[in-house]
Amino acid sequence: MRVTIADVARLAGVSKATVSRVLNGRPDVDRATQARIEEIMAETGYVPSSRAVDLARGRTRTLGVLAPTLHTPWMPELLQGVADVVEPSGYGLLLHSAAGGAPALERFAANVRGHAVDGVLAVDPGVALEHLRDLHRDGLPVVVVDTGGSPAPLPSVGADYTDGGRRAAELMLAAGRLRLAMITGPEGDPAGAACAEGFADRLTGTGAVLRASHVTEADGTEQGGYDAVQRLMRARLFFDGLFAHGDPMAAGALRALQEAGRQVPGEVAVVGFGDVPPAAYTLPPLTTVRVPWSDMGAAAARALIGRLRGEPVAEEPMVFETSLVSRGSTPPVGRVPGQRNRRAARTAELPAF
Amino acid sequence: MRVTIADVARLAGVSKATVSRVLNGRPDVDRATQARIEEIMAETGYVPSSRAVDLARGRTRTLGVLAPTLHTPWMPELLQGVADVVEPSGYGLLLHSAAGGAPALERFAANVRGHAVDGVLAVDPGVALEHLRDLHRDGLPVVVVDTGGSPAPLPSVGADYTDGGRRAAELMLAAGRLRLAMITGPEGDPAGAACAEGFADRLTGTGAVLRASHVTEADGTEQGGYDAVQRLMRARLFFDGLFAHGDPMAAGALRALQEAGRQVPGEVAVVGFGDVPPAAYTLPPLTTVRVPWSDMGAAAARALIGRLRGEPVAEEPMVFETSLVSRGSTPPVGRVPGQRNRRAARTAELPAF
DNA sequence: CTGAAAGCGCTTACAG
DNA sequence: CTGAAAGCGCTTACAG
Repeated sequence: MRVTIADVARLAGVSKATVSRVLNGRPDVDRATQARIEEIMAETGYVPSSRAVDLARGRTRTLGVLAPTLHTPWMPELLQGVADVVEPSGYGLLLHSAAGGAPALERFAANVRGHAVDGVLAVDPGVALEHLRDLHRDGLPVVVVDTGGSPAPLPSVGADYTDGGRRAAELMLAAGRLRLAMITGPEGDPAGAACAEGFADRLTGTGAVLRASHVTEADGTEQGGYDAVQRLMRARLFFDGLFAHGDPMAAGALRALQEAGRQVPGEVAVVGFGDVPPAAYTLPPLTTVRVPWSDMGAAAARALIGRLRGEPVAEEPMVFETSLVSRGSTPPVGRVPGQRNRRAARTAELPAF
Repeated sequence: MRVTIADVARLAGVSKATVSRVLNGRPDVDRATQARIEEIMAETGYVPSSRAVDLARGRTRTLGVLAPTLHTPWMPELLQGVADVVEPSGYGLLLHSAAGGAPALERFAANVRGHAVDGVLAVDPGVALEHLRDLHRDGLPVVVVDTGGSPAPLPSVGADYTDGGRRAAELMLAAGRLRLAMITGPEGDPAGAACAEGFADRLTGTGAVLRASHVTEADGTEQGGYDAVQRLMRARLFFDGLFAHGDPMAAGALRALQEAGRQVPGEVAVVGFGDVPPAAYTLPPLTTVRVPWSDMGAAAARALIGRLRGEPVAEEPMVFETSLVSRGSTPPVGRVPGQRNRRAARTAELPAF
């Protein structure tokens, strides 16, 4: 708190108001005066106190981000998308992890009510949703990013999970897989349900079948996916295509299949969901339904900032399209609608060795 | 900015000073007065303005976190560690990603100089290091988390990368591997160098050898690791143990080995570094040198907050120990110093199927 | 184009 | 135990 606007004003022989004017780039200042003031600011290394500016202006230029936990596989990508638009816009990013449970939410609420942030971007708010709706009703700009497919009663961005399931089904069909299995979950995840619905829907009327017996739920983890496949195999169920709602579960499924000596994708084609870190590291690399996490984060941030600037925000949720990323866990097939091909070319030209 | 301290004071028939006293839990307030004020605060839903408090107190209770990018594999874990100590301490977390290059750093600097934060926690500051040192010299509390092994001229926390390499070597020895190879990099990464040094050091005087020809550098990515192994194999070099400085590279190595039909861990034992997301998802799951990212983040945060409370901060870097996490990419061997066994038991009792 | 003054909403000695 | 006043460092009408 060294040099203040008062110091600069005194040194320049003007009033604080005039310094404030050049600080804020107002045009109604004499060229010479402005130059002199700027020079003094440079000489003294003056930097306005954001605390004081915030108080005087009644806003903070800071956005609160509420995230359930920071190590969900897709969180880094989403957060980077948010940061990429928030920071260049001159806003700060105040990060709150709700991982601490009720006390953490309490602190978040206190921060918000204390006007530490101008708006809130909430990722999968869960139990905090009700609270956010109240805040929104009371005038706080709020945008939620919904990775769970549960439509929020607030401006929100999400993805078309049903269509994601549909794309997975189309790939199975294109690969000629007729006896399908699916790992859903975690329990109560609406995105999982939407996804499963899309998958099943697209299958009806085709030659392929997805029996209820072949649908099993897991907890979203690698181990969960592993155990799920073990259950299917213990029950002596046959399947030549497996769709897992979540790449970690798909990774676990690959492990179980490999241990059982079942060839992927030869005997079983495996498709995951999310295109998050595990996907590119499995063996074979995982074909998956890509959700544009970073785009979603960026869109939410843009909507929030727009709202702060007084622009209207769409009331209906912004829904992003998913796409298919083809890697090694499904056989190479002709182009499937919405499919992206990654690394396919490069893999094809590998030396036999 | 609805109800202010003045409103509460008026309603309670006291001065703002008295309200401020109960707000800050000072003992020198009449019980009855305090009760009345608290009641009114509750009724009116009064919440102090953090902007005003910050200005009046001359601090923000906010910590700036400067991170190079948010999607480095270990960043989420580190950040969660930071958040887990910062938030319960009542501090906010202002996140800055330096991914935007110079302009991003410029905004960071402006925020800091504008006193938007009370202290800074910088992760691998790189080019910003010099600037941070200046700030630190000028009195700003700074702690750096160094994942690269480059000792910062500032209070810092890091890990013992040399010892990490040593642990990897010990595991190779315990597994009886005598012809070793290593993938280093990315270029110019001091941690990589430290790691390689520890690995080579531990090998000298044993029967095992790591020839210069068997050391190859890659860029840290999965594809980089894949390409590196291809290079080794094209050169017709034999090795029965491979250490990669970085789990993503190790994952790529596994892919290349598998394509070439080389059994892991039977013919080649593979050890990675970091224990970051790819590690648990590869096939076989990756044995790796664990770096305690979350502990490191937490320690840095604690040191910074301690510093803000006036506690002295150690000038020497806080160095964390690494440990070995045994998974499937190395053969089961007797206990190696510093080794943790994960999932080993569970894997062993899998049904043959 | 510029200044004096009030205001943003708290905290903190200083008196009593 | 409590209040009046000054202060934190800006911004913003209001005059001129």
